[in-house]
Formats: sequence, C-alpha cells, structure tokens
Amino acid sequence: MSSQSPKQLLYAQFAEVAKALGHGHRLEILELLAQGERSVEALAERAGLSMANASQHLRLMRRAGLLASRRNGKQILYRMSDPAVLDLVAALHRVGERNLAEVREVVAGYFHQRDALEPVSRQDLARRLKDGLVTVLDVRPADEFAAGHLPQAINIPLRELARRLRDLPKNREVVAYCRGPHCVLAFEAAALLRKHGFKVRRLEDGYPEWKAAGLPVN
Amino acid sequence: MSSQSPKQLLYAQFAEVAKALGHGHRLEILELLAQGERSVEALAERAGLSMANASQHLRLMRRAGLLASRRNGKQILYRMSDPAVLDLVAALHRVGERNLAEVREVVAGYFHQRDALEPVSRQDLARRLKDGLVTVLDVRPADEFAAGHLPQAINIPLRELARRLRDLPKNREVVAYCRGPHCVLAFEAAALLRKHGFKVRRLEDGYPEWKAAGLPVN
DNA sequence: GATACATTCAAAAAATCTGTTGAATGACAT
DNA sequence: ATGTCATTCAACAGATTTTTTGAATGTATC
Repeated sequence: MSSQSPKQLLYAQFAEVAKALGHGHRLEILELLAQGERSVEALAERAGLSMANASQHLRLMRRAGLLASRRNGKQILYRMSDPAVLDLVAALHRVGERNLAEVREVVAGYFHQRDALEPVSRQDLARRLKDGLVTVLDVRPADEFAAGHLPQAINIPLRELARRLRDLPKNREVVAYCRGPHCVLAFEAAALLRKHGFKVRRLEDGYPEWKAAGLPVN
Repeated sequence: MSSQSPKQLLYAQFAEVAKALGHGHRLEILELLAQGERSVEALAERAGLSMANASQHLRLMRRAGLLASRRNGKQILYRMSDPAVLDLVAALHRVGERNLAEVREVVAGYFHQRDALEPVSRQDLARRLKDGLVTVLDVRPADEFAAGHLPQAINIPLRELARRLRDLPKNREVVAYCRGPHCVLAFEAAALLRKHGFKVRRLEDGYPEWKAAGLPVN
C-alpha cells in the first residue's frame, strides 16, 4: 500500500467494492442474500460451495462493505449491508445485459420464452391483487418463501410444480415470480404451466424488487 | 471454461463486467471517459500510465462491454458504451461512500470542506442561469472544457486559478464544477476562492451528470 | 512506395486471487 | 468443565492479473 495521491487511494477503495462483485460465486451469493438474511451454511449449500470457501467469499464482501453480519446463537447470519447494494447489482445486470453479446446468447437460449409474453408490472399486480382477480404463485424453495413473500401468494417450488398442477386454478390468471430479473425459476414455471393450458404470466423482476419498491409483503 | 449450468454461466458473465471495474486505474480511466471521448494517449497521460498498459486496461473494459471505440485517423477514440455504464459507476460510488469507513476517512480528510457549504443543485443552477444571476466556473483542464461544458461557463483550470482571480466577479455568486462527485478540483477551487472573499459554491456532481440529466451544454 | 505515428499484440516476471486442507475460535448444551 | 457445532483462520498449490518490454499492425503523410 504505497502512499499514492488521495485521489488514487479513493479509486483503489472503490475498486475494492467492484472486485468484491467480480466473481460468479459472489454474485450468486448476493442474489440469495437479496432474499433476506442467510447463514453461511445455507449459502454454501445453495451455491454449491464448501463452508470454508463460502466463508472466504463472505468475508471478502463484508470487508468491501457489501455485506453485514450478526451472530444468532451458533450461527452467523449475513445480509446486504444497504439497499444501495441491490441497486448496484441491478446496475451491473443492466450493463451486462445490454452490452455483452454472450449474455444475450445465454439469455436467449435459456430464457427463450422471455419475450413470448410481457411480464406483469408490479403496479399492475398490486392493483389486481386488491381486486382478487389473480392467483400469485411463488416458485422459490419453501425456506425462501417462508422468509418473506408476496401477499396471498401460494408457494409451489419449481421442482414440485409438475405434480401439483391441481393446486392451481385454470380459469383465473396466474402470475409467477421468483428471485429477481435473472432468476430462471419463474420462466420455467411459466413455460410449464402454459404447456398445460394455464393462463400464466411472470411478474417483472422478483421478490426483492417488490419489497424494495415498498409494496406489502407477508 | 467448463460447461457449468447456464445460471452460473450467466453469473460468470456479469462477474466479468464487475471485474472490469475492479481496478483503480480503470476507474480513473472511466471517470475521464465520463467527460467524453478520449484517445488512448490522452488517457494514458492523464492517468499516469504507459501506453501499453492503458491500452490493456481499455481492451479489457471494451471486452467487458463497458467501452466502445472508433478510429479517427491515426488515433483510436474510446468512449463509454452506454449511459448505463455511468449509472453503474455512480451506484458503485454510492455503495463505496456509504459503507467503507476508509473511503469516508479519505473523503473527510481530503474533501474537508465537503459539508461546509451545501452544493448547488443542477435544477437551481439551471434556473438561475436563465436569470443571469450567477457566474459558472469550470475548473477542469482546458481540453476537457473544450470537449463540452455548461452554457456560459468560463474556464479557469485549477492550477491557473490563483493568478487569474481578477477574471471573476466579487459581487456575484460563483458556482464551480468539475468532473463529478469525487472530483477534487471544484472543492479546491471553492476553498481557494472562499479564502479570497468570493461568494462561491460548488455544483452538485459535475459535467457528466449535468449532461446526463439532459440539461443544455455547449 | 517509404516513413512516421498511434495503438495493439506477445511474452515473461511479479503480484494477487481461488479453493482446499486442517487447526483454531466462540457459543451453546450436557 | 467437556463436547459439539458453525464459522473463521493460516497456509499452500494452482490459476489469474498486472505491468513492462519490444515487436507487429494499420493509417496517414511525404
């Protein structure tokens, strides 16, 4: 750490924050944390990392100011330190989506239904929720649902969806949502349901964005 | 590049964008490019880098989709690929500023006058510009001024300011600006002028933000 | 065409980052 | 106290990055 000009010191500090975003595993962890607090163990399992490795990534992000943690008994729970972090991740996605041909290809291949139907906007859904005209479907895993979800949402994790189609009404419109703008769960759920003749659309973005928009949650 | 799940591939792509922001020199280059197009040579000189090194950093950022370039005669001019990149950098600064104690210290030490006087908002300045009540002072280097500046602004680069105080009116308010929220030029100019009895305030942020806000430029 | 110039490429050394291992820490339960 | 559990630390090998050097590329100018 040679003593550079204060200006370069400042740039170096901001660069630390950016570096903390600069790894696939860390972005995956951040998406999980966008849902709410999680223990190291839960994050490691979801992201497919060893405990030690997850711990390292978490420590790095905490140092960079992206995360905060608190102790709860034996566990340590991590969370995003500030809503501004969610903004930052969103800005990153926006740039990546627009400018990276490779991302577009992946998105085009995997999210092929992407433009098949316009997503429902949060405002629209909030309005129609009040009128009770719509069934809201949360396709995230049960624990993420338990940690917070949209009002009146029913939870059918994606992998159970095929065998629980009867739990959904065929005559009402279904709106599916999951974690956020690049979460595939709702896309796949919508594709599956559409194949079975349901009237289904996706919610724009996901639960974290709904909550961040100040709309009611349960 | 092992073939991971598409999801992790997507994260890896976004991580590339973040990595491209993850170096002090690159953030410095980005701030310079926020002013407008620049040649490799100009960027290398300003950032204190060798040509080859600057070229490498630029190539990396172009690959990540942050920058675009075009040839103009012998030179190659780089620019930000998209306004979304400016948003991303702004989001990064916001997170860094809020969450990094070290940044706060640097800012507190170097930008000590920061809170001495509230900056003038863009709206305020735009309004008062119409009434002709205010002198706008651009303290960036002459070439950056030439590439674009606020209407009616006069250009006195910071290092010339001390010997050109007579060019400024003492009875009217002066509003100084420079490159952006973490540019020190306007802070130092304001401090200097205040010491000499001028009525001076800073504009919030800088030229790129003014332009991005859709306000008129020359 | 030959030359000058701005930029990029290629290669290599130095520095940094990643993921694994096994030991250390700190809190809870017996 | 002792044991257990979740997490962190320390250290290491392997992989990436960063920077420098000198040569190569492609454009304009003579």
